[in-house]
Amino acid sequence: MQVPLYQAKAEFFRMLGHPVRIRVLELLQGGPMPVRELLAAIEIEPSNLSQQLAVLRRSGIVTATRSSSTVVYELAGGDVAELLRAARRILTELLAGQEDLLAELRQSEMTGDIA
Amino acid sequence: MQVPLYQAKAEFFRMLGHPVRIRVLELLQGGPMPVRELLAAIEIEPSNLSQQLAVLRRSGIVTATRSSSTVVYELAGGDVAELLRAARRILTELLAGQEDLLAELRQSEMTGDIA
DNA sequence: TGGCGAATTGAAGAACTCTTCAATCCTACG
DNA sequence: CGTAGGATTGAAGAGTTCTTCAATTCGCCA
Repeated sequence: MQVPLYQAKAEFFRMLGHPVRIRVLELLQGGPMPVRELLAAIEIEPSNLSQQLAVLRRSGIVTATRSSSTVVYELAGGDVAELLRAARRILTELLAGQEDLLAELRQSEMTGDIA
Repeated sequence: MQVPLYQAKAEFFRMLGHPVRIRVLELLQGGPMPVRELLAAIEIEPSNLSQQLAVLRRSGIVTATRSSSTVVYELAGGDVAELLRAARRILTELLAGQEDLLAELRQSEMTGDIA
């Protein structure tokens, strides 16, 4: 097949790059969940949720199964929790760094510093 | 501050969602590296690399320092390796899944199956 | 000071992704 | 059969992100 590897990695991260999709993945870590419940937990229009679920499905990170009139989603496997934990660790540092910068900025505003 | 959390997480992943940026992060795991070397390792126009480096800088995941005429980039901290490892584990499964599908598809083409 | 190499910036158009709408599909039930 | 609820799809416009170009900055050295 030989799809450029960095391309595939980038696509994977882009697939995660949407608040609703992240939220869905976090919710599914508690086990399979019907669309109806996702819809109740995440406040969003049904068609918008469907679009985001379609993105997740296409990537293969979740699977959907229909049980009579409801559709149930679940994680396709893979340790998504570990990934999100690693991301959270870094993000925490980055946000802390930004607060530091912000504090510095406020400081220099008060003292009238140009730098 | 209270920036919506899922928004911040999504932005973080979007920041990772570009082949050149992933490649830079992987290269920087071996230690600080001047732009010139990044440029040699990743084949891309200088201004394009600069744009991608600017995205990484803005997010705070890397820092740049100028030593005379060269600029050296390095990871700002944070366990980026762990994150990329977790991503690779999942991605491996997903790509395996896709190959299975592809194999099925090829199979049905040969047998003339419509489904 | 002038010019050179290294890197960055700004801006413009192409390419992609998001949100929303109306239309559709599917299953169950009256 | 017809209709209703649950979910998905397709398409259009708004909004973002990418790539590329020319222009700029910065430090150096002749």
